[in-house]
Amino acid sequence: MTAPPTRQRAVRREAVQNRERLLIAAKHVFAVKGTDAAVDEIARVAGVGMGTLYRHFPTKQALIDELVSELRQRLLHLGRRAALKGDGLGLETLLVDAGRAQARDPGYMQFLWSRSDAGRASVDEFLQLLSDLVDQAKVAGRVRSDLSVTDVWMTLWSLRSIVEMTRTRAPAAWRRHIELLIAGMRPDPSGERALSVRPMTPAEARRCIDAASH
Amino acid sequence: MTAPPTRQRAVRREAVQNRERLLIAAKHVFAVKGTDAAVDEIARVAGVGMGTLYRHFPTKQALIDELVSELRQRLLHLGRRAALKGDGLGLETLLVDAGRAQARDPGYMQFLWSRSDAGRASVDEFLQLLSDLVDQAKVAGRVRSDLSVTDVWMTLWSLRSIVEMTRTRAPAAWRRHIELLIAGMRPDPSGERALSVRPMTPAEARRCIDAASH
Amino acid sequence: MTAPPTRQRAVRREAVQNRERLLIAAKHVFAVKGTDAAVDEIARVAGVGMGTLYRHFPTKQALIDELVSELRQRLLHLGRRAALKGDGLGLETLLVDAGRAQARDPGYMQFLWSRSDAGRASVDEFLQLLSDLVDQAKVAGRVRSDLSVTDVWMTLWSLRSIVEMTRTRAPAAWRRHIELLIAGMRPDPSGERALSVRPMTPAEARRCIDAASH
Amino acid sequence: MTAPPTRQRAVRREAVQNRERLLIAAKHVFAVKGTDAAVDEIARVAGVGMGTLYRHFPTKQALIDELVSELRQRLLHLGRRAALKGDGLGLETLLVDAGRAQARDPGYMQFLWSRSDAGRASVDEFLQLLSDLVDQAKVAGRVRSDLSVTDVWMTLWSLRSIVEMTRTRAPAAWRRHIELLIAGMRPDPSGERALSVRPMTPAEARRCIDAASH
DNA sequence: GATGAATGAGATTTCATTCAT
DNA sequence: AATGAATGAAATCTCATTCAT
Repeated sequence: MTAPPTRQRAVRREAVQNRERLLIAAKHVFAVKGTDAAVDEIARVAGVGMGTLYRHFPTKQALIDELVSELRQRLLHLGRRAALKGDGLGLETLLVDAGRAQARDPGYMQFLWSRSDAGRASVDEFLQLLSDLVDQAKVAGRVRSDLSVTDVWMTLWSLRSIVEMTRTRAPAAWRRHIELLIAGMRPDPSGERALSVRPMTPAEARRCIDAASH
Repeated sequence: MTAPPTRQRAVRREAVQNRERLLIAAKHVFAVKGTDAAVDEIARVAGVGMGTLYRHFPTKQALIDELVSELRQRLLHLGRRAALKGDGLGLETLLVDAGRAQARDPGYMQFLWSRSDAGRASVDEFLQLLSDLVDQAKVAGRVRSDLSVTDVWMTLWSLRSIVEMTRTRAPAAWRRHIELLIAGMRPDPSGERALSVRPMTPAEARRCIDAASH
Repeated sequence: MTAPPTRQRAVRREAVQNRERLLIAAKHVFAVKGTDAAVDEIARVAGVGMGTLYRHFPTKQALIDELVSELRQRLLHLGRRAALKGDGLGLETLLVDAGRAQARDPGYMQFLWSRSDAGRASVDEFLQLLSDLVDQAKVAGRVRSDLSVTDVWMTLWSLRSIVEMTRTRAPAAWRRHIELLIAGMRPDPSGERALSVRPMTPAEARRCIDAASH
Repeated sequence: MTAPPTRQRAVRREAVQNRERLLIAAKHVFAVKGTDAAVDEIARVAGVGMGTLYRHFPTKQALIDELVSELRQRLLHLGRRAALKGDGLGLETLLVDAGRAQARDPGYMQFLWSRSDAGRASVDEFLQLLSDLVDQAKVAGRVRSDLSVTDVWMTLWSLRSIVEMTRTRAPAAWRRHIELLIAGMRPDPSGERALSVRPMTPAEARRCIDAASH
């Protein structure tokens, strides 16, 4: 009675492989052409037929959503890890980690924070993590007291266009940009250079995400 | 021989008006739907037929290029003005001005620095202007000595995704982001926090622009 | 100042022609292959491109709806004309007329009474017309007293499959079927052969239409 | 040498079960969605894989043909039984029985009389049976002398659209329609209301069936 | 110069059928 | 004999661009 399960598993393994291949192919194609790329190119790169693509992902958007979801989970994972350390350095670590994560798979970032049903909870958790990290960094004296969690989030948003511009010819450039931003977040000893524009409220940030989700 | 010229002049005036209307319509439509918007909609909003649109702009891209070119000229103008003052404040003024300029007409920023034949000279002049402004600011002690002209340029690139995310729900948020970046550009009195990642070279920046132009 | 209107009218006339051609082509293609026929065949038969088809009818269903609407209007017209005469013969005239109308353009009858927003009012008016015609016929002694308006409606429904089966090889057969039905509607002098099954209520008939509209 | 046969028999029994399950599932699915329903759904409802479906029925049409064949056999059986009684009531009994049979499994009626190789003989036998029944009814004085066998056959065709329209909301309505038709078939004592349209010839009816078989 | 209908290649998506396991 | 993932041709629909009037 072992044969049937084995058979099933064998079939399923190939299917899982195809799913993986499709996701990898989509990443590559999107990285080069953005999400405007035609789906049959993705199928061709993955080495499968159109029907296989649509068996695994019922619409093009579902395929994008899966990639986005993976990236979001990775960011959440990085955020959780950074928050756990609690040494005040987590914020800076996360910014660099998030930059690296976004730089690795460019092309579909515009959907990263789209607030789908699944995304809503992620957004809320991520906002909370960022909030904790900012607080920790303030306690550790590593960032200015008027730094807002939404400033950090905007920083993450800003990486998208940086990465899109620099990924092929200056793939490490985003690190420099983040360094500059971290420098801007540092406490200002003289106190004479307080930020004069109020930060977004978290509610506004959520609304921005909702609005950008079409 | 007076009537025909009059008529011609009238025709020409109307044609110029149509061209203006098309550009304005395109700005509005792109702001709402991005450059994926259909050209029919632009013609409809402009109140002209498709043929008129294609008389003035031989392809959709040509229409976008014209908008982009106007924005580039405005940025160059702002840059020149800032550089002329020579008081070391020009860099900061330009960053805010450029932010405002990009925020006013979002939707087609991804083509802003695409290096068309016309764009090539603009890019070079703009790089030179930024270089001057950075030098002036350094002399005035307003920015750190290791600030590179490409850091400033990346800052301008980063505004695109900021503006796209925030324009409807937090339309002033980009100012806050720029403030943070300017803070990061300030001289570091203690000197202990030098930037550890090397900046892009101007040549690399140019190559990024070329690569992003498809 | 006459040229521009003429030009516009000329363009519009061709567009109207194309619309007509598309409707005619659709009728022919649907008559042969039913509504499963591919739209590009319709476009090809009409001698226009796909885009033209979709300029006139935004979806395939819209094209079908237009055909259906025309047929419905024709039936309403026939019904009104029959009801106006008021001589008790209108019911029989209408049945034959409706048969002819359905037989002329077979292939999309299954959508004839689908209760779209537009169809709802037509259904109600048609039910009313049939009701009047049945009453007139009863007064004239031409139909049995237990004949219901829904019996007549079912008769119209039944024509669909008759027509689909016979249209190519026995195109007049539906007339025979209607004659038989009309004979069944005649008063039964002996009175011994009353119909034993109750008729549908008009409300049930409406619900049938709604249910068949998907 | 007992085990292998046992296993084979078991396998065969299971195979027969699967075949039955598929036919039942197909009936249900077709009843709801018509023959446009996807085969995947039939397999899923039957609880078997696609391969099993295609082992039993080499094409979707073969599956439909099998259902159609079963229904045809049932109709033939009903016809033979009605003809055997020879009491002149068989025609009316058959019409009601046939109505019930069609109403029970709607959705694939349009293929009922398609003249496949297998269908050809059935059609001929059924025409003969109907002919006998009509003759018996005439002898018994229950139907008019000018009633043709093809009139009866058209009546059976007409049930298809009646059933499709009424099956969910007025499932007994077809009986009323048949009653009306039977009333129309009754002898006309006054003789003044002879049918004026000639009936189809049996040969024409056969040709209709052939033409409708695509 | 202006018009807007026409074009048709190309995009996404579906589904009957095949076949490796 | 059974499974269900894979296939790819075909369907509907879009839109940048052309061109007759």
